[in-house]
Amino acid sequence: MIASLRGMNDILSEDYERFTYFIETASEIAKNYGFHFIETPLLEETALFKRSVGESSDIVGKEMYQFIDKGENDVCLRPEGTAGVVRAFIQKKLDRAGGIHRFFYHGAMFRYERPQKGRLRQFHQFGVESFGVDSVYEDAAMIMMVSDILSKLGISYRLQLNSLGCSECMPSYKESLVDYVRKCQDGICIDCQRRVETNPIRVLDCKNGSCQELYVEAPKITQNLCASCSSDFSALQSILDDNSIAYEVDSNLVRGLDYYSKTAFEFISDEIGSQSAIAGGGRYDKLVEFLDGRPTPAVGFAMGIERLMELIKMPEPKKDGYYMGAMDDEALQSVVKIAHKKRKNHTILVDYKSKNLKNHLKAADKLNAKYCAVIGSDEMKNKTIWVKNLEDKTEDTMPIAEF
RNA sequence: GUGGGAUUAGCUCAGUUGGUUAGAGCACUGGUUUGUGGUGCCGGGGGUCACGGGUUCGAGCCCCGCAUCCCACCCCA
Repeated sequence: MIASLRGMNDILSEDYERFTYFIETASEIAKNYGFHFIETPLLEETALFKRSVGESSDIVGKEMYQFIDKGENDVCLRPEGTAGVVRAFIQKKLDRAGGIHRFFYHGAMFRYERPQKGRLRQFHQFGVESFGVDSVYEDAAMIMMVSDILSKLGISYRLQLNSLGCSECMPSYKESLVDYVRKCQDGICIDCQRRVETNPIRVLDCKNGSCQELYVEAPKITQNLCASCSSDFSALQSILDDNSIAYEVDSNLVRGLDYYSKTAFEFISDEIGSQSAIAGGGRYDKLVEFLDGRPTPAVGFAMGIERLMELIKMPEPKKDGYYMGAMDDEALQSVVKIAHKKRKNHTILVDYKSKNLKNHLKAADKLNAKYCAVIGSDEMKNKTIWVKNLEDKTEDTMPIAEF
């Protein structure tokens, strides 16, 4: 038997119900916030991710499905969604058009990682990207949108918030952090020693307890923000307070993608094991410019659909559609004919085996149909059909023409 | 990529120190004295015990390899 590749799942039946329920719910909320759907390719030039996500990140450094295609192009399956949307935004010259552009997307992403629960090699994200709004209210709108989606799905969460500063305050903060870390160089783990060289901010995120002890005294970004970043960050907090969204400021929160600046946030669930980040996002004002577009402020987030799936509280399934059957073999043909006509507007399930009424009702029940419509010898004789509403238990025999 | 655990019916799982034809519940399917369901009763099908080797008179059980899933690290959604 040929099985699916490691970390790549089929989505069907019950899972598919949850999957589409999530996408429908999230899409509806995104539309209410003024976002429009965008679909971008699964395959992109590798350089796009190297430049946007950053070569020092693990995603680009070791997790991409990258290969040379038949035209000698260096390509890869997208490991995340933002880069492609930004690329499309620039390619369609929306940066030159000016104004505000808001997009949402959902689709498969690919990362070559060791699978775990909630961590797949092909996984699905739902995300939104907003271009052209520099107001911190838009940052708050992102967070409120995630919160709305999660609440609608009955999912509880913790929200962690940080500001990563901008090109004015981040570089000097980075320097003072590097100075600090270098002083305790001997005590830190190998990973942190590498991080100091490649991407020093990430040391803050180190899971190693002994490293964290050393970093307790390290300078904090939240205390080294420039005037504008600082006032934005406190404005954001007051907007969230005003909208009753609970959060905790975590000055060690670092996003794993290089393009973020200013607002960074992560939604955490405590109910799904170690892969606990269910949504993450933030502002990336420099990315459009960095990918050769006109300077455009931008902010967005992404949610991991598989991680959310098992947390979703689904609404009770409702009885729906018609079950149809014959009690005599002779009646089957007319049942099929009626069903064919009726299917133009309704879901119809036909049982091709004639059986007694009790068994038809049993079968209709099993299929969760709302109506059970049956033709037997009496009905054949009178050109009628017997229909029972399985919810309110009312029944009626009506002329076939009126069915 | 590193370390650990698991893998038996469609699903969730039992399976004694290695010893006859490998079990249960649920699901599926048929019947239930002949036209009223979901929740009664009786029956039935379904397993190369993940896969490949080895040890043994004999392996679901022991050993080696391998795949996948799960857990931790790592990373992130």
